[in-house]
Amino acid sequence: MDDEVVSSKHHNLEDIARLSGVSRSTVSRVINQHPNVSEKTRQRVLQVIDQVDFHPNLAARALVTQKLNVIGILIPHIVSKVFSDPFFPLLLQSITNTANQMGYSVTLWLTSTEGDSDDILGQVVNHRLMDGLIVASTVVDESFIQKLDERGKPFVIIGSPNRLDPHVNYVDVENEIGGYLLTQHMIKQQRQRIAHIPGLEKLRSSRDRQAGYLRAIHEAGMDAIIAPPGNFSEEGGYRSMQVLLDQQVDAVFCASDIMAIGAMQAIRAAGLCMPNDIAIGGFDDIHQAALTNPPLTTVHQPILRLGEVATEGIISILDGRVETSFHQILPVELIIRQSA
Amino acid sequence: MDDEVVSSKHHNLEDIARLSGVSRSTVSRVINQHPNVSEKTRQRVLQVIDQVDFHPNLAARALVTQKLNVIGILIPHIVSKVFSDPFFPLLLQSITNTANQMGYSVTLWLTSTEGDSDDILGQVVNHRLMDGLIVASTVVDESFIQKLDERGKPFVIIGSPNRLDPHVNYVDVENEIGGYLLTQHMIKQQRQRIAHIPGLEKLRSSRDRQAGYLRAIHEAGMDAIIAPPGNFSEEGGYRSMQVLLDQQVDAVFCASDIMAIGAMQAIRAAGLCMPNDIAIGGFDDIHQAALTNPPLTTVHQPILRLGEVATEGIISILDGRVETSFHQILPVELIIRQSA
DNA sequence: TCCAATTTTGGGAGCGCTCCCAAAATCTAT
DNA sequence: ATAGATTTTGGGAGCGCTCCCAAAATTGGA
Repeated sequence: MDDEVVSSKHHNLEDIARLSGVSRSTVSRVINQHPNVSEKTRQRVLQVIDQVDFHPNLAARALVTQKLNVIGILIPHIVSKVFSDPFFPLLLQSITNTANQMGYSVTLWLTSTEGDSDDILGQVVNHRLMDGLIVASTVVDESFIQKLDERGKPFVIIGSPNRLDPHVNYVDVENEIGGYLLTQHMIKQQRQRIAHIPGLEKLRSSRDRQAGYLRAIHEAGMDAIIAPPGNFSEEGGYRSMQVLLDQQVDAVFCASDIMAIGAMQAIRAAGLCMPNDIAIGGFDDIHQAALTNPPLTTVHQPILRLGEVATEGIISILDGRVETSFHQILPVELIIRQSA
Repeated sequence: MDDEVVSSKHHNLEDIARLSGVSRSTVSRVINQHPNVSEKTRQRVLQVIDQVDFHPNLAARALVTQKLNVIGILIPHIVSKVFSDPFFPLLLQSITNTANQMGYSVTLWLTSTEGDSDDILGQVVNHRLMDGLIVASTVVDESFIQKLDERGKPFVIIGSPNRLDPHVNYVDVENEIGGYLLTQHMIKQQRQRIAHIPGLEKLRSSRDRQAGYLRAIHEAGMDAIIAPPGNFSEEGGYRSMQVLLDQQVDAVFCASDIMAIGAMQAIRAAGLCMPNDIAIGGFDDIHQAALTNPPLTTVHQPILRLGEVATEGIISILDGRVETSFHQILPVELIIRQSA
């Protein structure tokens, strides 16, 4: 061991021990804030730690404790335009910020094409440098969830799983209720031909929003008019709206704000007026929703809170503070602006 | 060690060795594809590995090799609306995909408020569970870069650093040239009062785009008209454009597409026509640029390629295949549509 | 068949940490 | 001053891997 002690080269506990005149066990006790260290010793060790800017080797610690304080976020492939809709960026930001605040770091896993999906999922399941996982969508194979379970790797799903399973932790919002509330609002406005633009059939949240729409429509004895899915994109919303224009609808509930924004452009391009000719509503309440012309009526979902709850949930499991599985459904809120 | 050998519980090299009738050194040689293993032995070991679905403990490996195959991405705080402009989402996607394809995982670091910026930067510098770092913006203190250097932690900056420094690796695009080309295009269209909406004074890329604008303007003997920065947001572009409307400009070069889209909305709200009354141009060539009404003339920057080059660069350094620092400037391309 | 050269394989040691057990030091009461 | 109780501290061992050196096995030529 060379004599250059105050340098940016990495040190270990033995180095700190030697410099502060104690053993590495005592240094470890100071770092981990164990009791039974005299104040005098503690201060001396902390001074040396600060002086050489020591940071423990987390790989070595992980080898002993089997814990890394790392969580993964998996955003599955089919939401391939994951960032054209602000939902995922906001979620990612919320999860990362919450995890960092709780002393955890975050590994990001995206799948970009359907072809390499299995590769990435395999990598994620078997990756040994993270303690647990947040799966940011329900669009994953059952087999993937099963493999996580078999591996004993804790996970939380954002979105409700398709089947009840006692091992699955999840956080969701009231998608069905949101769809119901927005559609009912349009019914109360005495709209006669109310349509729905769904997002993605594979996604549970999309199906639930559509179920809410259908419940309100059937209660009113009206006909359901469902467009092809808009794939949660602006262009998709635009195209699906074009299909609806031929059907003389006077209101449309879109499964996301971004599709609503696209739909609005199609309405405008057809020379029609909102909300006079066609009322339009969305879901999410992204920042842009208030800035559209007219400002968008929408269902507010607490995306940042979703991320916080999912992160706090997985970390509670990893820190051993939660033993049973947890499920949490966050409330939505109808935001009435001018588009409907 | 219990006798339950085919289970999802984690195994180690000794387990695999016992099951395949060799030593843990031989198992390690097979896993790492070392030469000097007989084919018969290799097949036998691989069969057991597959049968119990064994994956090595990467923390233990890291302890020996001092290598984790993890890179970090840092998106600094000031781009706090990091995902309202599609630049960062696309970059993130590109980096994550490239890294995964090269057998690396990606840790995400965002700073969300100016207050905790120092905390997060401290965490990032000292975090021992990643080999290197991609810094996705030049908006970081010199002291942070210096600390990375002192730590010997390899990094690549996306964007040109403010000062030349032999230790700094970076990737950028031709921002100045892009600003110049777009402004020159407007000059050639015989626009008389050409303005600029910058993004963020702190950002080198923003200043460079403005420098390009100024070079073209000065070459044409025209007056520069510079709006308050639009902070790379749609609303910011809207507001900055409102300021410019009073100054009877007939063309505006915005430092990003998203600000151009906001500016277009302000122009439309003022009852003016594009490109007749005001020509508008942006930078980035995001997907939406082609879909605006009229379609946006812009400077195309290869965002996905930026991410690829940065990722390949940092991994080359980490794999020891590159010893000198590298700098790469990617070309931009003027995309002439209908807005200018 | 024997021997030297080459190939294949095994196991000690250590990476840097935490935990546990025991030694050493300190404190308090008699 | 002494002894028992309590607090503080030290060091062995092991987590799971890789590397290196040496032992064992194999091969080929004389």
